[in-house]
Amino acid sequence: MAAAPGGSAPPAGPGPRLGFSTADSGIGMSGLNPGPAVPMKDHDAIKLFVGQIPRGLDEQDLKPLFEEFGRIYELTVLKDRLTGLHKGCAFLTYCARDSALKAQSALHEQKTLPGMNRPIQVKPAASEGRGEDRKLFVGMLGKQQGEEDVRRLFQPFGHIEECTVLRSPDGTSKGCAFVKFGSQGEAQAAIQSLHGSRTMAGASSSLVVKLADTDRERALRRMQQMAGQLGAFHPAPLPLGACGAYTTAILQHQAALLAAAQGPGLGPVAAVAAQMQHVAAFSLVAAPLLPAAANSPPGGGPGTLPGLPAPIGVNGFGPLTPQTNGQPGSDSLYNNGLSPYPAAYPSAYAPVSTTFPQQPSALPQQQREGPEGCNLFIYHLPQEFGDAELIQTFLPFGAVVSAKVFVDRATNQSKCFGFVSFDNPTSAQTAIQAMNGFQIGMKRLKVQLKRPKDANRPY
DNA sequence: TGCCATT
Repeated sequence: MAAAPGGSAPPAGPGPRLGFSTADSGIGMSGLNPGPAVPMKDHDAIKLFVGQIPRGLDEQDLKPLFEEFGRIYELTVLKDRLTGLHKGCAFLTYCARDSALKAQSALHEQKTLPGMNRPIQVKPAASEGRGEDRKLFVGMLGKQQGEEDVRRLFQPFGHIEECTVLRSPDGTSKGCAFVKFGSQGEAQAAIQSLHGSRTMAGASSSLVVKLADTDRERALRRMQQMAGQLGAFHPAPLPLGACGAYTTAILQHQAALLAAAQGPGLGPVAAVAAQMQHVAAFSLVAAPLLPAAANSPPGGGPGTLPGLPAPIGVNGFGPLTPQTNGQPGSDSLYNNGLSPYPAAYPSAYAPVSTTFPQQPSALPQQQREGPEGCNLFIYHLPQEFGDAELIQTFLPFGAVVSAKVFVDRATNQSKCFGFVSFDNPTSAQTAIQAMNGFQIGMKRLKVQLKRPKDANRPY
């Protein structure tokens, strides 16, 4: 309840509240909030920061000053979280963007409030500011669409500050663009109306419109990608045609992993694995995902981020043709901020990597040896196994400290053997039990403890 | 099968 000491405040009842809305009863510690009767702010509204406010003035006092420029949607004096002390500044949002612009030009540095020695500050709040939340990434454009075409597409949603189509060195469009709007609201409106709304001529999938990555997200996404490589089978770097034998190998692996994860009873895994192969064969898509979800490595292994969204797995195995993205409804399922699914938005990644050409995609994995009894030597790895696959294969048995497939320096070909180190001997033993002799394609893995140091350095 | 760390 707003204090109405003298009883002079207008009744807060359901009376008419138009025009000068001094009758707003929501004024208090929490600021001036829109009551149900207050219209929504425009989608392109701007949140203003107001600085150099005398500490004696609260929302009610400030309101008349700002109402002059339009209807206020929200006005909040900033207070210290702990002490509740007035911080001398406020956030102000008008219902209309135009009001904010007027207020800014009329007030910013234009007058000084009583008791202050610097002029009032009225400008877009930092949160509106540096652009990250009003800059959009636009994917799945037609290759022949230029800046002008993109502008035409987006201009109904507001003021476009910047529009760039990403191009290869030879000038051809990469089929994506960045569009920066004047406000967050405009950007959001564009996302809502355009994302997935149509398929451009020559594009393989429907239009992608999303917030461009912030630096932070970029980093986060990179981590997710790494985690993806560790946490789910994801033979991304392989030629996509190589599905046959390789997939079979993987499925067998998955079977083994499952078996191991289910029954640490050890012993011959083969029988179980064979059964699991059938399971796997019947559900090609689901199978690769199972282990990641089903097992939590005994040692609380590294890099097991929250279960990866299905589309990664699906796309990992599928051709690079449009998947379910862009279908109405699918985006609301998966496109909620933190779980972007890389393969589903192939083009969304292109600009990222062009911005950061030397993306350290190969994890700079330190080659660490675990304690004695924790290091495995693995032979007869499939030719196409890399470090990631090796990690993946052994992750279910414990925390993998390092995994290295040896590669012929000259040919860059795997030498078909490698090392895996766990952080404890039990995991290592479990892995040996489960994986030694395990058949992959024509080969059987040889998994045994690595020879101790002094054995291979007899000097 | 081809067998134990990498620079």
